[in-house]
Amino acid sequence: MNKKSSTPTMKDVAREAGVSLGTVSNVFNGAQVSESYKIKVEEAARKLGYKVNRYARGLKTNQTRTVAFICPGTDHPFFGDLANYINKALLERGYRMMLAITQYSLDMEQKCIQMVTENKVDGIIALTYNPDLRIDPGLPFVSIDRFYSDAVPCVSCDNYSGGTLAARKLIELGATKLLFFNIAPDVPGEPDKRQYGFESWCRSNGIPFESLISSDSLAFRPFLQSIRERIHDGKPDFDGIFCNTDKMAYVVCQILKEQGIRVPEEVQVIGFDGTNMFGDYLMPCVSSIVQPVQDMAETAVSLLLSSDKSQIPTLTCLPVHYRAGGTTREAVKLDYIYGTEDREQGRSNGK
Amino acid sequence: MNKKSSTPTMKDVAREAGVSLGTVSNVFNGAQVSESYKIKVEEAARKLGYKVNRYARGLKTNQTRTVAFICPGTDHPFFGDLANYINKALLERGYRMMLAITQYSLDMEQKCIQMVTENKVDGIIALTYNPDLRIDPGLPFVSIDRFYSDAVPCVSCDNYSGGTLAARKLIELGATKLLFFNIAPDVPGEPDKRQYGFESWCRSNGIPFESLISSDSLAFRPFLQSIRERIHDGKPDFDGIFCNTDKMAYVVCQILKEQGIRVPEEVQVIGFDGTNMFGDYLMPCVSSIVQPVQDMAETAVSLLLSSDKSQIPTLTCLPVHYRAGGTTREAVKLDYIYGTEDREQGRSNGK
DNA sequence: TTGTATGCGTTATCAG
DNA sequence: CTGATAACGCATACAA
Repeated sequence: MNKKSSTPTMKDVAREAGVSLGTVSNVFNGAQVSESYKIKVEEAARKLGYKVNRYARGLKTNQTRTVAFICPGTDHPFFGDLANYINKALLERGYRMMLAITQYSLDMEQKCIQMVTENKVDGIIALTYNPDLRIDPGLPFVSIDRFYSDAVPCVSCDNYSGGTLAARKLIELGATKLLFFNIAPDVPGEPDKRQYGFESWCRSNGIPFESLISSDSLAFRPFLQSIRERIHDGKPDFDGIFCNTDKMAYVVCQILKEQGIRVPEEVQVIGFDGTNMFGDYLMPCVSSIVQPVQDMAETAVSLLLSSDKSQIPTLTCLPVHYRAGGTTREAVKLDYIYGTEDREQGRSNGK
Repeated sequence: MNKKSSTPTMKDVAREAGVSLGTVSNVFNGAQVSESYKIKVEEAARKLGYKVNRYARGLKTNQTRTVAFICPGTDHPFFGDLANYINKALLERGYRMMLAITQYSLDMEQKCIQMVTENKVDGIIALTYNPDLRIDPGLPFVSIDRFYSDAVPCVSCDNYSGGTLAARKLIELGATKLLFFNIAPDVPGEPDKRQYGFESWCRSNGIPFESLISSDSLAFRPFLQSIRERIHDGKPDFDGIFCNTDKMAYVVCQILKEQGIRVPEEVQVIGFDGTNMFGDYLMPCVSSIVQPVQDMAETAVSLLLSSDKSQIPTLTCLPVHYRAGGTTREAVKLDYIYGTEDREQGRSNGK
């Protein structure tokens, strides 16, 4: 019957329904069509298994309802969460998501932008490290955690307050001499403010502290050495550590334990990110300053898709909060054991 | 100068270079074009900032070089890894990836398939739970961890051998009485074979064991109760547990510790997945049967893109291996502290 | 309200 | 090797 075995097109539907092409188009675009025709068309479409070809539609309308998310890698829980929530926010708005992973390569970041641009995405959300990124001014772009220019809205969490909060918490929980550990990328970014907030609070409150920043993203040895040097007769001369990330905090805890120092009894550790083990928000990984990942995702998507481009803030900082996770001196309730029903998102992890 | 402020098209390039449209097309498709013309065209393209419009190209060629990955959520480390490696494999082959997250909703799974089909992807890789999924026979489809039919190639790890291996390892490491814990989804899938392998090995080797399977994906209470019942005078009447997933294993370890039982001294625990904390393969989360995630991703992509559809296996099981992760009685070296250079993938986690 | 014609940016065919 | 022209599937302005 069909002239071709390929996927049916609007023309096929029109012929099948005995109406014209334009009428079929109107039906699928919600235009005014008499009820009888509408039904005929929908029936024909169903019978033929017709699906819109969004490529053809995009070519006409010049918008694809697709957004790209460019990030270093979904194997890191923070990025995995981000991808997850951005996808969710996009899907809710009827948008599709193209994922492009850069693996922390600055070249890849540029290549990915080129790639998704060729693909005519309606916008880009990116978490990048390349300070010289060429961004097409005509294509909506929202940056996460890195400020480029007033033309590129950046969304981040309130890193400065987070640093402040970490210092205050450690002191409230009984610490007296603090350390700040960070592995910093070569280029400056919003997360640097965690350190500023931390140090500023310590200074204005007369709290003794020291900071150690390493630039080698692969090695934790400098921190191991630093910790060793500060242990005298088996006792550390510090009792609180704020780490720039949860990963750092986690490793530091391992190091401390290996050195025979008890966490949190002797030394308390606070990280940054709010990492949930296995994506389950009831399972904290370490005590941490929690980034509002879902809010950040929602905000990034909203800003990107906002029709009113005139009133967009250049930098949006979303509030963080503190959460106990076993590396500070507080009880951590094992809620998940009991299968409590009061889950925030009502998510279930089948896996 | 330009008639429009919009993105330049091939026509613009042709006019700028003083050649015809067809010539420009040939240049960008690697066809034979005289060197002088080629240079002229490339210069013009660069000057105008021309980029191919893949939507238009796709409309003509009927292939988009885009593949969809449908999965429950990248917030779970296993899915995050999978998305990561599938993306990598795709990018290496010049393909783009569309990500669609279902959040474990069976309806969403079907909707996502519809969505990416409208988007004319060249194929779909999916990790789904809906047994009644309608799969378009004309669109290449590779399933992960779920067998649908001979028409849909499925890639998984060798779950059965993994179960066997877990049992054997526990015994080798000194355990004598084993437990198997699992939270199983309602529909059967490849991962069920972990249990079969485990039980089969125990039986043929005369090892006493018990299995507890729960179907409530939210609550771990049954396992808490089961553990409590098996503790007499503070001593457990078992000394090895194999859990169907690392998440399960992790929770079980928490429960055991809370009950005053030392892991791994009194009870050893092995999970399944090979979860790396923070995506760093040097940081195991628990002792585990490691799934070859990268291989699985590579294989799924290869099968999907394979031109010879006739010789595709209906089920591909990739080999697993065991890795110590601190919940069994072996030393776990903290390699990452020392910043060793011998990393398998040469990955670096800037974050 | 419904039908017809045109073009979106590209590729492919086929004469020059 | 080059250049004009016809699709690809859809949306839309315009005519009926």
